[in-house]
Formats: sequence, structure tokens, C-alpha cells
Amino acid sequence: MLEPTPLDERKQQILKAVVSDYTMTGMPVGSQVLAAKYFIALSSATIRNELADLVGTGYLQQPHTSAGRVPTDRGYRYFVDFLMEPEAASATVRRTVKQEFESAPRSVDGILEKAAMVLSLVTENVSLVTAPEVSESRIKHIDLVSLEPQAVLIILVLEGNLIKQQVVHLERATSQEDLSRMAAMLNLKVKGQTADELLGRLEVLGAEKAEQRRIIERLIESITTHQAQRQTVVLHDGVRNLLRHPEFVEVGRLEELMELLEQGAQLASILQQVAFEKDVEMIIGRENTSSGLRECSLVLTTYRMTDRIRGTIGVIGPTRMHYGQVVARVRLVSHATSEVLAHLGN
Amino acid sequence: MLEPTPLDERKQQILKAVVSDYTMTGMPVGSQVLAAKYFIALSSATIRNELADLVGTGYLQQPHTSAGRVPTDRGYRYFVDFLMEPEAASATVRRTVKQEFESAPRSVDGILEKAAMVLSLVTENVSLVTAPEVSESRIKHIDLVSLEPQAVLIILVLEGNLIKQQVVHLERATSQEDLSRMAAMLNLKVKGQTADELLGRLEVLGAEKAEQRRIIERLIESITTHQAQRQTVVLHDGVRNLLRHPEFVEVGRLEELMELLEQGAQLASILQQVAFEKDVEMIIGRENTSSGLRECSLVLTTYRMTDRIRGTIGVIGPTRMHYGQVVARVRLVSHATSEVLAHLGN
DNA sequence: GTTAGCACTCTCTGACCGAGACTGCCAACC
DNA sequence: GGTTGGCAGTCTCGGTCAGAGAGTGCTAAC
Repeated sequence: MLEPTPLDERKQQILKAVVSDYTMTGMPVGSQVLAAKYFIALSSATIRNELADLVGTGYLQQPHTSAGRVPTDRGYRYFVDFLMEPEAASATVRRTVKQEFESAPRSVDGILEKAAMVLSLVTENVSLVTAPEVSESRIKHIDLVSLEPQAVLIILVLEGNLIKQQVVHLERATSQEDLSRMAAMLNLKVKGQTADELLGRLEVLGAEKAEQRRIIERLIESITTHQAQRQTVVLHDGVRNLLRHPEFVEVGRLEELMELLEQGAQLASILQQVAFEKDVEMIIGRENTSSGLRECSLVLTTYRMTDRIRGTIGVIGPTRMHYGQVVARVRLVSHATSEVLAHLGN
Repeated sequence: MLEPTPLDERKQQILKAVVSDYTMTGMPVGSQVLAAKYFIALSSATIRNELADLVGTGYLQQPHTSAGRVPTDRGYRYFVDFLMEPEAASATVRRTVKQEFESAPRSVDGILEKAAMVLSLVTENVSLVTAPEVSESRIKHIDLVSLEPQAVLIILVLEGNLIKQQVVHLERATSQEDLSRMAAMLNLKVKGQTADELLGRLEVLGAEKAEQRRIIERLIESITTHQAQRQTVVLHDGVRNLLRHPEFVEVGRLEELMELLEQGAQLASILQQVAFEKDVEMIIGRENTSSGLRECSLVLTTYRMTDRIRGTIGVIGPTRMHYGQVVARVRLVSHATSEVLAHLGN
């Protein structure tokens, strides 16, 4: 990593102009275009000198000798950190988002799917949404359903109406009546507790019967593995949008990316690292550790269902993207998602 | 549609050879290659005459005057209907499928996701799996959970351990105790019934209270809309495989296909039309009504969880695919899926 | 520090050409 | 009559080449 060379005002303006123009046109930006469109007071020769400096300090690069300049990852990073002007989502986009969420089904999964769909629609990129991560989730309701004589379906309703289910096999046949009784008992004792609290009380609760103990153990297991299991689920939508970007005309570049998207685990670990404190986080080009994302950027943020139930939402797109606009729209959809989820009932 | 011109034995053999060779190499097949590799007894000139006839009757086509021959959709259709030799999945593939399913989670969704993953893996195409379609599904268990004073979560366990959930808003606040009592009562009366049966008995069951009636109505609604809702869910996996096929080097062709995959509804209606009676159904090239599938073929079959709970599973691939092998592998994975689902408990 | 001028470099496009692959057709053959 | 060898014709593909265009770096003058 190069140390952050300070850029004087004019160099900053030129870098900004290069990023803006290149983002729009997709063509390397030459000194004449810059002089004509952005710096009428300066001659192209002057700009050429500045451009040469910016190449030297690693903010720009030249595809070949007689081509214009293109931002490097470092250039984009400087742009988003210092030069980018805040944008607001347009009224049209806001209306679209609002309308789409109004028609969303009233379930967590349904809303998240809708969020992925809307986000890919308004950003014209691939959207990513993780399932909500539950920290310290409280148990709201337990139900036990007999499937076969020795198999029980545990249904667990957690805070935020997240529903988990797991099948447990028992050593002995147990009737639905027994299970219902057990469930009623558990509901009284267990309601409003977190998994951790439950763990400490295990002996108090279920020392009475081995079967009961086993079911409670599975309950806890089910809650604690919740994060690990669900985190690997990353919804995505809008791959079709990517195909329209000129940077993906060669299929080769798509292949690695598709693998990442379809396999999910690696992506999940990236999204998991998004800090909940930050507003919007960006990962640009080679800042990504995955080779499949070398020519892509991620714009990520957090949505919240409650204070304790949060997830990550954002987009993957080509490094050459309109960051200001994408940030505004990711933020918009994230807020809308949080809003709808919060009103789902808790 | 041309009427089915009868083909004499030799023309059939030549058509078969063209399809086989073209499937392997992806290059138009010339008369010399055919003579050398498949018909040593014949001269290339003779084969040229036959090829010309096959072009005339619409089974083959020429990309351009001086190119070899390529099968038309009609040619492929004739091939799969009359010429294709039954193949069996190799031991390696069978082992892979077996191993993958052993590590599958013990839930319907988990198994179907695994099925999609395995199928795309072994066929190197895009796999498609619909959620199981329930006809006449019997109710196994009902649970009512209070979310807010006036909101109830209905959890419905159907035959085959399919779990449905729906939130109902009530006119009056109802406590969890009341709900539990209601659920216990409903479980006694409703268990083992189908939605249709329930519908007839509505007045018998719940005339007592308006709230109860409302909940039962929602229950029925939930079951009956089951098909319509779930059918639109089509799992897919393995888009990355498609990128490796030379027919998709131009991104344009992929775009429409991706749209179809991500949007889902149109695909769902195609998969819904797969006849449960037939073994394996194939839809080749322009036999597809969707323009995005014009250059693709579908190989589809049915999996069964029980006699009444069935779904569709299959693949989308380029028209130039190794049909014999794909059919064998689709069938294999379908059987494996049925097997695992059936043992999930009913 | 800025600018005009200029030679230079590199890409892109279209034209062209020859090699290679196959065909269709014809006349001869079994 | 079906089959075959021979041959001219057609089309694609890859490579080369030249000219146009875009943009640069450098230099010398301001």
C-alpha cells in the first residue's frame, strides 16, 4: 500500500473529474476532454502535467501509452473518502422503493427477498442480503409436534418472529399428548429467556426426565447454531443487471463471481465482517481478498429489525460504478427494509 | 411443424452420428469426418448426398455453404425420441450423489437445495427444482402463537412435514392461553383432514366464536393458496456451469435466461406443466415458448415425497447437450431426492 | 507555472489475401 | 440405381497492412 500522498486542490479536482467522467462514459479520459468539459481555464497541456503526476502517485493509470487516464482502486478510494458529494435518492426511486415494499409479504423471508429484488432494481447491480443475525435472542414460544413415534419436530418462535424448526429423534416413543404437556410446561419456564440463560438453568429445568432434557438440549443447540447456519444464507438478486455492464462482456470474469454468489460461504464471511457501527462501508477492487471480486466493488450497510437483530444489505457491482448514487440507494433500501421489518411485530 | 418424414435406417444412423459428434465437439460435422469416424464402408460423397436429404427434410442445417452440418431442433427431437440409447449413470456419479445427500440437512427445504446443488454439479448445467406441490394434503398439527395482542401466528404442519405459517390480525385482543386452548381444540377436530373436508365442516367447527371462525378461514386459505404461492418458488443452481459452455460466450444470450431464472414466475408455469405420468420430459430449443429458452433445452422429471406430494426437478442447458447422459443423471438425482424425502417421515 | 507546438506511440477499423474446409454437381462405375 | 472420384465453387478464419484518430510527452517560449 502506498502511503497517502496529499493531493493539492487542483489535483483533487482533476481526479474527481476523471472519476466522474470515466464512471459515466466508460472510456479513458483524455486531457483535452477534461480541459473542454471541466477546466475551461486551463489548457490541455497543463492538465497533462497534472495527470502525469497522478499516475506517478498511483491514483490514475493508463491502459496504454496513447490512451486517456482511468482511476486506479486507490483513485476510487480517495474519491469516495474525500471527494464524493453526498447524493439523495431521486423522488422516482423513492416512490419505486415505497411501492415495492407495500406489496411485500408480511414475513421476514418475504421482506428480505423483496429487499434484494428492489435493491438490484434501483442500483442495477447485484444485491446481497444476509438473514438477520440474532444476538441474545429471546424465546417467545415453543411447540413440539410428533412426526413419528420416535421423532419430534421442535418449532421455536424467537423474538422478531423468527421461526426455527428442527427434528429430534428420541430413544423412546412419545405420544403427542405427552409432547403437548411438555411444551406447555416449557413455554411457562422458558419464555423470554435467551439461550445462554437457558443453558445455565438446564439442571433446574429438565433433570426430571431424560427425554425432556434431550429436547431442551436440542432447543439450545438450535438457537446457538442459528447464527452459524443462517449466516451462510446470502440472498442475491440482479445478476442479469451485471450482464449489461460492459466490464462483463467477457464471460470469464463472471464465472468466478457466479461461483462466489452460488456457493455463498465466502461471501457470507465478507458480509459478516461489516461493522454495525459504520454507516456505509465500501470495498473497492483489490481491497477484496477474493480474487473473484478483484474487479468489483461492494457497497454495504446494516439493516435493523430491532436493536439486537441486524443484518447486512448491499450490492456488488463493477469497480466503475456511480458510488454516490449507489450509496444513496443502498441506504434508502436499507432504511425501508428496517422500517418494514420493525413493523412486522416483535 | 413439418410432418414426421420417415427416415430410412441409414439416414437414421447418419443423423445419430451427426448429433453425437456435434454434441462432443461443438463443431459442424463434415462428410469426411463422418465417413472416417462412423461409416468406413461409405465414401464421403455418398454421405454428402444423405446429408443434403437430411437438410432438405429439416433434420440438419448448415451454418453456411461451406460448413459441415448441425442438428436442428427437429433433428434433436428425432434423436431423443427414436435414436438415443439408454445410458446409466456412472458409478462415480452415483457415489457423488449418494455422498452429497448423506450430508443433506433433514428438512424439505434443505433437501431440495441439496438436490439442486447436486444436479447442477453432475450435469454441469443449471438445475431447477420446484417446491413440492401438495394435492389434498392432510393437516397434522396446528399451533397458534400470540405475537401481539391482536396478531396471531398460525403454524400449520401438513402431511410430509411441510410447515406453513401465516400471520392473522384479529378484531379483539386474545391471550396466549385462549389461543392455546383454541389450538388444542382445533387439533382434535381438524387433524387428518384435508382443506376441502374442512371447508365443508366450517359451520360445524367454529360457529361458536367469530374469532375462531376467522382463524379457521385463514387456515384453509393458507392451505389452498399453498400451491399458488409455493409454485412460484423455483430453486436453481449452477449458473456458473453455463458460463463454461461455448454457446454462452456472448453475454446477450445469457441475459434473457438470467431474467427468466431470477424472475421465476414464467419458469414456474413451464415446470408446472410437466406431466407427472411421464418419465422424463424434454423440451428442445424452439419448442420452448419463452424466447429466452430458444437456444436451450430442458430435461425435466418428477420427484415424489409421497403419492400425493410431488414436485418437478430437472435442468436447463444448451440445446447441444449430451441428452442420454443428462437424462440418466436427472433421473438418478430425482430418485435419490424422492428417496431422501420419503424417509423424512410422514 | 503555463502553454503552444510537434513528433511519437498505440489502438482501431476496414480491406485484402491465402489457406483450409466442405459442399454440390457431374460423369463414370459397379 | 445407388455409389464414387474428381473438381470447381463458396464461405470462414486468421494474418497482414495501411490510414485515421486519439492522446501523450517533451521542448521551447511565454
